[in-house]
Amino acid sequence: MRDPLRPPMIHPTPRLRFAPSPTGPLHLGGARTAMYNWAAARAMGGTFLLRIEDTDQARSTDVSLQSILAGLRWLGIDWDEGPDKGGAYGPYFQMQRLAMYRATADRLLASGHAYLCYCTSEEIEAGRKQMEAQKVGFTGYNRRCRTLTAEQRTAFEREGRKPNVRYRMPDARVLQVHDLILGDVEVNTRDFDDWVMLRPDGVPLYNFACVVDDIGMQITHVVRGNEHFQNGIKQRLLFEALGAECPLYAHIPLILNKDGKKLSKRDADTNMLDYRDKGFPAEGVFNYIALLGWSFSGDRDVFSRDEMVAAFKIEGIGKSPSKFDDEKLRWMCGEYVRGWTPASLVDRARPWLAAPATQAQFSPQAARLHTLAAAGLELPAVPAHTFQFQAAWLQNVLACYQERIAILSELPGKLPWLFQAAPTMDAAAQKNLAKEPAAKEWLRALADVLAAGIAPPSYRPWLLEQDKSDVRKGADAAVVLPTKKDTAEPVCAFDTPARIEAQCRALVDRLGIKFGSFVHPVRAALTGTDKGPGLFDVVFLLGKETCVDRLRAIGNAP
RNA sequence: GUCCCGGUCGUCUAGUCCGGCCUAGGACCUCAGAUUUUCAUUCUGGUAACACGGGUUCGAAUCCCGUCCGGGAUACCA
Repeated sequence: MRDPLRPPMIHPTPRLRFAPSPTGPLHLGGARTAMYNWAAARAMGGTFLLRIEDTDQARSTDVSLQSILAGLRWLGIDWDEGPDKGGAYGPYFQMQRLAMYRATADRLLASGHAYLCYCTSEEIEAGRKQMEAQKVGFTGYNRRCRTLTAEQRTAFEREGRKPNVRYRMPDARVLQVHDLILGDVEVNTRDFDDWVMLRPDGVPLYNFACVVDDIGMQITHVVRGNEHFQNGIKQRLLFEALGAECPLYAHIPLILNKDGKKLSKRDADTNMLDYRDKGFPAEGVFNYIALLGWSFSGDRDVFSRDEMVAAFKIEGIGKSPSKFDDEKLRWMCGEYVRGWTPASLVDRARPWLAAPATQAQFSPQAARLHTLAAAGLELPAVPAHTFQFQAAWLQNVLACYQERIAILSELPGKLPWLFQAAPTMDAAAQKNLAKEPAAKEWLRALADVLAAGIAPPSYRPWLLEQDKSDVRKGADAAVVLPTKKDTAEPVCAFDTPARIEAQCRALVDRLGIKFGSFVHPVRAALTGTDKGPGLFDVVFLLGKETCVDRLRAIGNAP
């Protein structure tokens, strides 16, 4: 027996694979498995390939396959060989490799490692029931066909029975196996079944196809979910029977939900594309998933793909299952959103902002968004001309929300006050307006101050609904403002937030009131809520006419 | 039932292999404070864990045994 820690001589450079079965979309666990294989391959300068295990013909679909590939691409996990890329070790679909399985099964049959089994599923089930009744512990196939004579076989054949090919499990053999994550584990072959390798129709079962392909594709390291540990034992035996060196195995712990149960559809989005379509930053999701069972360092959680690759070691993956925590995922996403330039925020937010009619031109995700809208998500309503003619203004708007969102779909619900003729007043706003008896007087006073000042001209999308003659009306006057508070404001023909603040402070002094009590009703009148960007940013964004109108409308109301 | 694996703050984890630097570190959450025109951001500080019981040892989160709890496997799914 060779040293279990010595790198296999299967191939001069490491070759790792992600082998999904296209029976559903890419989910969290699969994404992580793919990621770890990918990272390990990249870290070792090896090859990462995709193999499609489509032998479950009843459940495999092309839709699922496409969804899996799209999910991987979205996460930035790329492969060197695979279904759409080809490669020297193809084909990469198991259903296209049937001849290899048949040939290998024949070899195993000839060498006595496998035998033909003519049992029907009813007979197998009856045998299992019987074993259970005997309470022997181990239950499984009763191995009736292990010792069939030639006469018995021909008799079955004459009955029209078609045989499965079964692996002949060695009797009570103790195996010491080494797992890169679990370490040394001892198992006994008597606890394993004589499992089916090949169906009568020539379609292989998982453990068999997996080994034939891992040999054929010269896989050196297998990183996969812990539910495959026992399969690994069966597979090692098969490698041995075929005289092939087996790869290094790493069985990673499962991801559980908050209750410690296996993650299911109800717990979180199991489809990676849902994260994409809801506006989770891919980098954030990638980063978070990487942390489920692996740590970059003792004191850092935020890292790039490249940094992960530079630091990744299979042996560094933890042994215990982790629970999925969507609060930390959200925080992680916020970290990335805040790190973007405002220009790139506009770019990324576009599909979530565009009015339904114009979404299609921005993103193929549009159709998906309508589904989300139907599911109750607030619909975005930024008209197309905003993107076209008010780019700088829009960028300023988004910059104001950059540190207030973590997921792009949170954006549209925060912006209506900028696009409606009059903001809808929420309860908090109404309260703030009613609190100070003199508030309406202040609003009128501020309206007069702004009317006399040179705040930027207002961009009023609601007016353009009626009059489309000049969509540039309400010019895109606003220069792009710096986002850092301590940076000097650029030269601007209009009043900047800083100058608006100075005017407000002067007014507050003149009125002889407290600044704080002044701000709240003003914010309410302007935005209809008690949350959002700084008040002077609000004025700057809304522009002179809109502010004056809104302040007077409420200031003069009875 | 049987076999295998796991068990450090509520959560993700560092430390475990090569026992002492661990009066157990970081992050999320939470709480308090600071900044501030709200919210958010940012900053400071706090609460909070070695599953339990036995060993071995001068000394154990780290090694050994047992218990308990959790998970996986036990398919003509993967």
